[in-house]
Amino acid sequence: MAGHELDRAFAALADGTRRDIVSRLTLGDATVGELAAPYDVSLQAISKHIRVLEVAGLVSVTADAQRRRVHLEAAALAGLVRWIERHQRAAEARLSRLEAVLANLDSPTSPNTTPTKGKTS
Amino acid sequence: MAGHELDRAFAALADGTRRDIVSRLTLGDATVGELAAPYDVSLQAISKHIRVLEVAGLVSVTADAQRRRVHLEAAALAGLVRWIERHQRAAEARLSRLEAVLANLDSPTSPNTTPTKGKTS
DNA sequence: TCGGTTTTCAACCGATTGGTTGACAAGGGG
DNA sequence: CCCCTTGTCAACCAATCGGTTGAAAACCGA
Repeated sequence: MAGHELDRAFAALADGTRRDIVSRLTLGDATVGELAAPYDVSLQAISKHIRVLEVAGLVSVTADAQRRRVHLEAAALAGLVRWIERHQRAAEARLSRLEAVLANLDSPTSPNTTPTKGKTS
Repeated sequence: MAGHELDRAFAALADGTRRDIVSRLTLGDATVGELAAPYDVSLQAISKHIRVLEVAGLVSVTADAQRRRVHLEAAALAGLVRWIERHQRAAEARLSRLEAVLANLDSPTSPNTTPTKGKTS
């Protein structure tokens, strides 16, 4: 997933109404009017939200007569999870390595565990 | 994770520079100056980015003399993953149920699989 | 064909965002 | 003790965002 795609996807989910719409779509496809019904904002506002989700690749919209059916693209959500989990795991892995080093400091059976370029502080 | 927290966290990651900073922090804590070094924008701009990440709960900042050490909060990333995965799985589960129904239509051993409120179209 | 339904397009508005520059606060090293 | 490094605060700017209203497009049904 390229940079500007991540930009759009994260930005799309940085709004409660749009996250609500995503939640609703996990129950099944819906038209713009159906998605707009629960909210007291104008239909045009919801239409704009759906466009944002579509440009972000999180939903797809297919024409069905004068209606538009909105469909959640679960694969795009998977892409976001991949990005986040990669960094989360990297951070946690580094933390556990640090804990291992600290444990070694208590009982240093072989003190030169980090032999090269060890910044002591 | 509450709504406005998700707002801030997703919005924080909707920017390539801030995602870069998160990537850098998976390698270990860093000062504001160290984080700013790779970019040709002003130090103030990076300082603002870090503040955004901090308000979103994605990093923590501790004072170390006149320097500030920035630390990645992996647990907050986990919170985002939880939200996304919940919806992704819901969508995929619904899809597999739909596929099961369609498979039943091919070989209808018991045709009344969806007995009540069956909208035929 | 005419009317009604559904949805988008266009223009506008106030608030927020990411960036800048200039000033200044906070501390450590010579 | 002075100054130099580190970083934030404040004000400003252009662009984007979420919302509005008004108009128009697309299409089905009677």
